[in-house]
Amino acid sequence: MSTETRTNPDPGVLSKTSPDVVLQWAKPPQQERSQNTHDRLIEAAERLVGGGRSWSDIGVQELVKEAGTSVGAFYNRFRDKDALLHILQISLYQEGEVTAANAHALAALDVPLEALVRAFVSLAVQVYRQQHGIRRALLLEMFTNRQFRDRAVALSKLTCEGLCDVLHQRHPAIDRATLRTSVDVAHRIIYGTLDQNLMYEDAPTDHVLADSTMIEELVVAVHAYLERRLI
Amino acid sequence: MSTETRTNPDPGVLSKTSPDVVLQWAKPPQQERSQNTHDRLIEAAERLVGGGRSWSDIGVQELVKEAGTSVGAFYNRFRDKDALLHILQISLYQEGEVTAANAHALAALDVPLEALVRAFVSLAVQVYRQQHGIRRALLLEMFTNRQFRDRAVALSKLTCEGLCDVLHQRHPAIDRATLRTSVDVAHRIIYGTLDQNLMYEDAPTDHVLADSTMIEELVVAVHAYLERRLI
DNA sequence: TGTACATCAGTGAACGCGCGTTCACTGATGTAC
DNA sequence: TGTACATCAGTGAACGCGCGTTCACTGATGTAC
Repeated sequence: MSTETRTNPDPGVLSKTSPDVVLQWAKPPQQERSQNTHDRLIEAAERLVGGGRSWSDIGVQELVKEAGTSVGAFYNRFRDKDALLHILQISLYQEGEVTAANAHALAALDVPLEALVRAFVSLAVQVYRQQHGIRRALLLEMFTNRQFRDRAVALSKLTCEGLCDVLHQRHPAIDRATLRTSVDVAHRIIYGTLDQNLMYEDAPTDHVLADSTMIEELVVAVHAYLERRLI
Repeated sequence: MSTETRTNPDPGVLSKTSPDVVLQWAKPPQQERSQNTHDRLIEAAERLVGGGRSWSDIGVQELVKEAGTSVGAFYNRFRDKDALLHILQISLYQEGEVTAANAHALAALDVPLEALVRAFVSLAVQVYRQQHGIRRALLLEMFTNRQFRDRAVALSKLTCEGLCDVLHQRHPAIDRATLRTSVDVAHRIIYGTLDQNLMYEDAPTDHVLADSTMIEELVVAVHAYLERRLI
């Protein structure tokens, strides 16, 4: 419980098991003092990783210096270096679940498809812009670490199935499996493009213009695709 | 000259400077013997990296064992460990240039847009399937190494400008800059989706079905997008 | 045709550097009586 | 209210492992006369 970091959304599919899971990686702080170092370490990691650097580029020495603690304090709180990144992903994806749930609710409203796509895309772009560094670091980690990948896959599945539900209500005639494929492809188009951005940009650049055109083009593409696929 | 590996396409935009560039990374073999070890090392690297492992996962010891040589022999040929991967990318992208040129020629023919898109997409999917391991390793490297990224960007640019040329001939009315944006987005959709595949699959799986539906959906998406954008 | 010398190439044990992790020690907080 | 003890927490120098790289030595190939 007290292991959660700041945001404390309702546990969802991913976080249902998270208390136990998080226990694997961090010892629950029992004093205010240790809660502080825990938080400072998390925040320091977010700050460092926010600069567009990979997790392996950031040494434990540097991390604890940024956090204003010591190496021993780190290992007193976290099982090992990677544990902190795991916790970062879990916390980030818990927010993602909430977002997915909200999107689900919004999608149920009777708005035109294009508006729906636009809302979805611009939210994704905004989130990626905001969490550029951490998402980049996590994406990199997914290449080599199956656990990071599995969590990403789980969240994608959740999101896609939610969208599939909504579209199924709108178009009951369409076979659910083919609908699912279409949603999957739409999802991949959006996040594949955004992930590419994470790779090619070193650091977060404030290309507001690039963002808005990115949104516009993605909306057109995804909308055009879905219209073709929904009869 | 003799530093090239097997395929020896005409030097293009990327490879124009490559003789000098390659010299930075590998000492040109002067005897048949050393040419052999050079080739064996390259092939061993391709084999190991083909198994879906990252470059940093593969040790020099393991590499030379696979190649049937010694550590010293490796460093006698290559400047350092990364040099071999650089050479691998350069060689791969030289093939890519040729492919781009061919595509350019094909696109100039008077075929319907959809057929053009289909040819382009299925070629890309096929290439990614074939070169799964190496492309995965290179993609991973692009996160941390600017040189790898820059080469990828250069090839993308080349491809996009080629496509832009063709589309400009077909639709002279459309502003060249907006055309370029559209081509860019189409390109990103295709390769972003394919790159995602590289990440989520550990090893090349023979999902022929998945490949064909992937092609089909991408064709529909990109075609629908481009049709909207080409008035 | 043979000999001497130079250069190219291969070998693998040993080196050394970076970096995550440990551990002995000190200090702070909580608890029992 | 104070003392004694236990547990929690912090510190940072030292450890050790992995892995890329070097280097002294041996062997092969080429060249000059």
